[in-house]
Amino acid sequence: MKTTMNDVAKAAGVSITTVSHVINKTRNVEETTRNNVLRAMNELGYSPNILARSLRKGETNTIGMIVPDVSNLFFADICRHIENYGFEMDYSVILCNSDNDTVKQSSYVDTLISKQVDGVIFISAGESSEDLKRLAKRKIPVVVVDREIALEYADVVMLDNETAGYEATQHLIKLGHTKIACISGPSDITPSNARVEGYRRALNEESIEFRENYITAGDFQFQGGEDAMTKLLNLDEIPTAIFVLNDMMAIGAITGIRKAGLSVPEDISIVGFDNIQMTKAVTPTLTTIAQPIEEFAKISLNQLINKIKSKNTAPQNERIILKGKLICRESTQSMEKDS
Amino acid sequence: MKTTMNDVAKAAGVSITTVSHVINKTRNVEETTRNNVLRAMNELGYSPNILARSLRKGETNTIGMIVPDVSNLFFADICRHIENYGFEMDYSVILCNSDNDTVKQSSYVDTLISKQVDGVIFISAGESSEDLKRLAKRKIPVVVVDREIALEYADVVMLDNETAGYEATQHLIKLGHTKIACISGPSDITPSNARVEGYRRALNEESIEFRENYITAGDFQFQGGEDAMTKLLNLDEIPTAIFVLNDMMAIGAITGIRKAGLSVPEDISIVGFDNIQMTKAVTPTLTTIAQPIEEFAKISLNQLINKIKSKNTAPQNERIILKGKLICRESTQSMEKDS
DNA sequence: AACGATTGCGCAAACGATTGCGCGACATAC
DNA sequence: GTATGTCGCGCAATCGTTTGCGCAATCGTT
Repeated sequence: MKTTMNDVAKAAGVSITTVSHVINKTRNVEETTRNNVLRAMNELGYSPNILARSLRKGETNTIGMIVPDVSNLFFADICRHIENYGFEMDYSVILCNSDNDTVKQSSYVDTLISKQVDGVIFISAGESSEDLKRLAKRKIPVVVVDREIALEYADVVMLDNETAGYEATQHLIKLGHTKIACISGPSDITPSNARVEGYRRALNEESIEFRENYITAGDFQFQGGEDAMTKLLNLDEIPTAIFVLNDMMAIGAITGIRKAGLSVPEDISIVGFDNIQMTKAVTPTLTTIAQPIEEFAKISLNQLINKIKSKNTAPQNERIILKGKLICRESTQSMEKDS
Repeated sequence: MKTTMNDVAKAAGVSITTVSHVINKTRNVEETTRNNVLRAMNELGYSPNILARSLRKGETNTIGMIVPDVSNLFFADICRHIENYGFEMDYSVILCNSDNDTVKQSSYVDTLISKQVDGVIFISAGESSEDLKRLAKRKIPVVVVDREIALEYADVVMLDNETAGYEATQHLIKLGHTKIACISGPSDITPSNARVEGYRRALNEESIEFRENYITAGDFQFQGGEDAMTKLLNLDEIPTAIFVLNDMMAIGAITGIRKAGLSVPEDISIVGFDNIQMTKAVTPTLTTIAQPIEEFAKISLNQLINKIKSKNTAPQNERIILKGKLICRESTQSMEKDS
């Protein structure tokens, strides 16, 4: 059932060399010969064994994509665009969900190395650069997305989270809020910290007092947002506005607020982060910071492919910073309306 | 930088045969020899070239997963579980988004064939069995998920959509509704039609008249749900309950209802389908039919791996049917409460 | 008519693993 | 002391491609 170049060569009465050259257009072949070969290929239903080719050429046209969790919409979106753009550029992608488990992630890195991927798009779980080191040793190009990391081992593409956090908070301040809380994320993840820093800078600039108990950590999931909100609602002075570090938690927070008998944005304004599709679907629609996901994907993959193509030349690693964009919807409103 | 078995063999003072056998534990090797080999492997940072192995063994421990769109939560969830379970079983998965484009899908099938995947999990875009035929010719096992298809070429794992549609509708009927509409999906997709049939059977059994204009098609997206809803609201007799064929559209429908100044469930009850996470997050929380996604993934992959392992024995293809489960939440309520 | 260039193609060595076969060394049995 | 069995290991073919090298035929030039 498996037809090889040999079969084709025999059927066409030429050498496998010629068949190969016909397939790859890698040297001139007389028209009639070429037609013979093409016909033979069709008749036999030949399709090349890419394994063999890859083995010989030392490149697989395959990249690995390590993400914490595809069922998180933000990552799913990135995957989708990486996959799509990869398809255009003729790269397949091996999907690796780390499930935020560094052991699983490590094991995946081994697999990817063994499978000889040409490069890796890496949204790391955890902080260690151990995996990056292993990849670097094999000279496998890596682009790290959405995570801060020493440029020693890889390019980095990420959002200017600090500014984004600053702008989100500024927006609330401009609406007249002063009691502004923040639901943050796991502190071992870079974007989380930077956003919080932006939040603090905004408060600082407007001389609004930063209160330790106005900042409470979530887990980037719906339920975590609701739980964090509950804590905030138990404070003596309930905040009138909240900057939530991702949309999923923001929606959880809204649910929490409702359960407490309050409403958004009348009692509390909410700003989220990510601009996942759902933000347009919930009630009220969510004001949020949009991440340019398609650009993320495109730039990351471009960067990766460039590095792959320029094999030997050891290129300087780059850090590419993208800007977020505030999108105003119904979940935030001015304090004055209220009074 | 690349170390091969040859390097290891030299360093350990044995033949590559022995190295191979040490790695694969495929025949006895004296303890001291083995230790030498293992040490050499460590020192050199050897990791096997799976390409070469695959070429020789004729199996890649890689499967392809073709889905319409990972950024659709239902598919993302399936991917996640397939990936996860695949990891446990030592299979990598190549992610293929067809984007509902049969041309892209076809091209992906070629790639998968060329990459010599051991099997394919296939959630097809479109109806044609052309791609399945091509895979079958290469004797590549395929499991089709969530799509009806002749058993000729592949196993099928799917939900009993008819019964699920029936039960969703029944639920509405039991709540006292009689003006029950349905927002359906693209009619070329199997699950869509079966759900509608269930809907009709339920109406039929209770002798509720089926009205042609109570059924309107969406596209399984948020916006499509809202648009379909608008149409329904323009009818002379506005329905009091709606069975929507997926959650995303259901949420869109709710938005549409709200924009028209009505509310859910007071004016109109809504039942969705899929039980995506979001259903718990929206207001009101959504009554829906849950698909057993994890089971889907597990059973499909199991089925696929079984076929892969039992290579030559031509096994009968199977059709495996799973049951959906009605989950009652806030978006449906009894007619009586209203009166 | 002679000679270099060009064109069209094939030979055979890689790529890095797996694996059937066979060989020597040693143990056991008679 | 020979026959038989077992154990540990190496040789070399093989998987299906790509590609450097070289050969013969044809062409163009003088």
